[in-house]
Amino acid sequence: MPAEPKTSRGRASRERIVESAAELVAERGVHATSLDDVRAATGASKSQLYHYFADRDELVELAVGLRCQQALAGIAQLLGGVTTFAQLQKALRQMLKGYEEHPTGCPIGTLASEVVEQNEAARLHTVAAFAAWEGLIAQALNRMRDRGELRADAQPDVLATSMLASLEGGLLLSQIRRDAKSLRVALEAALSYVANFKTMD
Amino acid sequence: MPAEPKTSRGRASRERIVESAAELVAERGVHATSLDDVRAATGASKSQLYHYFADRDELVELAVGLRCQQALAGIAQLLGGVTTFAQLQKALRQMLKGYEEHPTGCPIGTLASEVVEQNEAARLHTVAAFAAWEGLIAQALNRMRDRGELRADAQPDVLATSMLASLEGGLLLSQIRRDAKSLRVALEAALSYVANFKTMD
DNA sequence: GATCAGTTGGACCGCGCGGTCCAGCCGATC
DNA sequence: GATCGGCTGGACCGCGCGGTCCAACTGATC
Repeated sequence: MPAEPKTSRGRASRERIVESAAELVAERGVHATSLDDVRAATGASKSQLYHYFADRDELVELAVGLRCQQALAGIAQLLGGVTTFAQLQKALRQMLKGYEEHPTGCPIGTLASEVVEQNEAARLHTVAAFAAWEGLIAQALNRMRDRGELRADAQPDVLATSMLASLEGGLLLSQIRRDAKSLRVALEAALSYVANFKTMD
Repeated sequence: MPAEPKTSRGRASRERIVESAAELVAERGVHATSLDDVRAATGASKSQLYHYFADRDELVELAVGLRCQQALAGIAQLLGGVTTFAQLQKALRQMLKGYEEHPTGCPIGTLASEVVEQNEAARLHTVAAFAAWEGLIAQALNRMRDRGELRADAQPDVLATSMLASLEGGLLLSQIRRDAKSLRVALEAALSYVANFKTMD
């Protein structure tokens, strides 16, 4: 029913629409973005929207997917090079700094809670994004363990889940309270919890 | 502009409407609850709604406020009697169990993220609810410290913030993933973090 | 330059929603 | 039982939204 573009012109149009939608959805939220908003932002016509997408839900799904991918790219850049505790600390500090500069909530978490009961396909994108995020944290912890900085009995997967939870909770509280303090405290606690598993030499 | 009811009949009507709205908002979300839904659930007429409330936002605000109050009552019951680490552990386990039985997200956090950018008055209710929740945790930790179970250098306020963040993050992840595991891990980590501050005797 | 799939513009539709209005009802007061 | 303020029923309005439809355009292919 949708329509895979057959020409490069078509592909460009479709892509432009999804990118614009992702941007709108990120800054105003899924619920507050109408098809007319997308139309206005892209200069596309109504028929284009329904030529390339089955319905609003499909466009939302793709926009959420793209946004998750973009957010994940940023996170990967922060965590990709982390091999030591000091680097982990630095990465978290940068996240905090990033939040203080653009105090919107978590780009993934915000979308996730908007679509969780409304759009199953979009929800799955956010689930995948969280899994990838958690994986990046776990990999960093694994590198720290391989390096001998973390005890052998530390469980990177479990630690990664708890770190992600602290982060998300901190972001949520800070967003609602409009005060970065909660996030700062949550991050410090998460870091300090990981520090429990450091080898002592 | 709104209208404070002048008779007991009026007060009953108004209260009935707010209670119904709170229930609907809790189970379907703010966005998914229309005035017609409230009308259908209460048997009230359109004019009653606008007789007692200035507009939809005001009704949402009151519904969110009531819902926060109800949720907080449950939380207070769980945390009110906590004076030892073992009791804290038990309280958190009960929260987990409660979630597993009704795996909707956090009643306060879910509403909060729905209204944060849309309804300032409602947002303030959720902020107050979170503050109260955090206070209840801090009080429990204080009792533990007074009892000598927690070190004197433990900071109940700060610990309470980090615990709340873990909890919220765990609830969010579990809700999105539809799997209580994230919440379980987050709660265990939070508890274990507090355990760091236990006195050793 | 005729053709044809793919693409685009934009008028149009129906509906659900928030919000308005007013006529009528209830019940306390004298 | 007349009066009168508060309360209630429900018709009505306008608008924004998701979604449909078809005519017109574009450009590659022969």
